[in-house]
Amino acid sequence: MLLFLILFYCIFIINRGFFVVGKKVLVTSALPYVNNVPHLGNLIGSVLSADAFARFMRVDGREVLFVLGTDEHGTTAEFKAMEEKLTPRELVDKYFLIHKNIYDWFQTSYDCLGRTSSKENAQITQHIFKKLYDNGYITEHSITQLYSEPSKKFLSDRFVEGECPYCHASGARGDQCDACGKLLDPSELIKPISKLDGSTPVLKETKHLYIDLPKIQPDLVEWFSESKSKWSNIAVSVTEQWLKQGLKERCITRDLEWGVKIPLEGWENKVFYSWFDAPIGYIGITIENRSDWKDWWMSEDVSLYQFMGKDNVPFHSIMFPAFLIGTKEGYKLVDYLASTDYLNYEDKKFSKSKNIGVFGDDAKDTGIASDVWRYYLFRVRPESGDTQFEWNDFQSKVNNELVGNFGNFVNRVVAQNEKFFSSVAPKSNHELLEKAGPLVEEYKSLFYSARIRDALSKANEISSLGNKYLQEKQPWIEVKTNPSGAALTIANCLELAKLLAVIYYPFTPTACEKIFGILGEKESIIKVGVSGAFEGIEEGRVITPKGILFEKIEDKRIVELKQKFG
RNA sequence: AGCGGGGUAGAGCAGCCUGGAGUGCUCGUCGGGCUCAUAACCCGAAGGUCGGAGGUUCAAAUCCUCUCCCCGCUACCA
Repeated sequence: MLLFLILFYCIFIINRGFFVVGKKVLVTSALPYVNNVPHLGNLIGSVLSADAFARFMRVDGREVLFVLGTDEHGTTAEFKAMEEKLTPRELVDKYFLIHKNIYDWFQTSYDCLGRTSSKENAQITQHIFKKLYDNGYITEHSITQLYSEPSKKFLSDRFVEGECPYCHASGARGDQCDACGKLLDPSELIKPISKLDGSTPVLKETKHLYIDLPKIQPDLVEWFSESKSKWSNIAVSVTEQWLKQGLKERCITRDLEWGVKIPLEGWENKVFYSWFDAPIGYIGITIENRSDWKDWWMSEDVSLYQFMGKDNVPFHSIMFPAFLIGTKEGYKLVDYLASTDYLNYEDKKFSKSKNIGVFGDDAKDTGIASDVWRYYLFRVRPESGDTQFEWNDFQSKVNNELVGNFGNFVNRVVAQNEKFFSSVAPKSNHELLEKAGPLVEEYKSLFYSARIRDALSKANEISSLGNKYLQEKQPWIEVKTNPSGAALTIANCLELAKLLAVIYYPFTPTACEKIFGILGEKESIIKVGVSGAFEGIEEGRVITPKGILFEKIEDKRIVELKQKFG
């Protein structure tokens, strides 16, 4: 039977070649913008999704490189630094640490962690720009823009305030009026004032560099039509929309000091627009961490999976591929673009400015385990339409599914093995593993399509199988009349617990490692992997009970949390 | 305004692309079982004219047209 399983497994590897072409899997998470603390919606959309995916690929025997980092350039960072009376460098250093702590607390298993403000990223950004320039994909245009005489600087829209031309509220920003919500052009503002120095800015002509997307579009379209079959629906529809409208030249420079310098004479006072160097940051961060970066970014053996929220799609499906295609250097382009919709907070949008929702650092302070947060976030991952974070739902899913189904199954099996068989594993016949086999195949194929939420539901089904099996066999009764029959049941359940530890590993890694500890596994979960879990547990192995895996969330706690977070 | 996503049992969803008996999941409700386990687990029942109206078809939740609601986004906040 074991041979049969292995054969089945091999056939499956061949079949799923549709999704994975290369031997190596490169995974990126959208780089969160540093000057804010990420909220739960940001986390599940990119960082956590990429993490679960990377973990799954590792337990399924793939060689994985998971790239994560922070996006640190741009107007907002420079502006925020001014507000906090810091230099941009000091500001991003401060926030980088906040981000890193959050990712670490959520058990993000990144292989490379880096920053778009590194010297490596500046170099590769300049290199890619030069190639685009040499290949004729860069153009130059003049525009009129607000300029501050005293500071001798052009002002990007956030640096200007004035009276709204529509509702006449004061304090409207150059890009938008907060009072009436209208989008503005800075030149429309009545009585504009520079936020740098309080002077009245004047309109002045200046030059900017543009990337000639229309010229790259044919190559881009060709690539897109081959690749899109593997993308999430929302990613395809957003991209098609952009292509249908026809791409326009896009400005890639800004009048700022904080950013990557432009490697051309006469451009010393401008930097690249942060959306130029941000996606290139995936490569920059890899270079920052790995000397073998070309084996990942310039190799045909690699499959690239990119995770992000839906707002980020055009930058990954149009901009970044266009930059790379334009270099003609053969960089790896995205194979699977996995985007999510939004996670809302109790029917509202998460909002830092309005203080709505739970943020990365809050989760830690609740005292609820990282695994538990991860479980719920994956459980409501917005894979098809927006979803809600709700405290009542959080409690019910955690208590009923994570604790009641998975946690309780492992606990009751280990407890019975201790009580009836002195914590020594009896001999099994792999019956339960065989039953789980087809479900595990479904689980894997869901993961290969980046349907992480559905893969988790499938894992719950497998765990449920264990509880049903126990109920049917009733070893606690059989042990009195036919101990060897009960022993067989328990042995089979112990094997399922081992399998569960592997398949839940992408979601709740700490608990899964604990199960391996309880079961006395010598190797790591990754080393054993999904296929290894089907080898079962040999007779006579000593099992070591170590208490429950997850705590229930009490009603009282939920009431407190609801109150605390409004 | 334009674009996008939704409207499926009391609640939340999946199913729609590739039509085939309203099929399924989680919670809630009701009834039963079990007592190894974190009052857990297992079984069963009730409950829906699939937002509305037309159309295509032997057959529509699914495809097409129109219509009524909800929600997001609109590209120098990245």
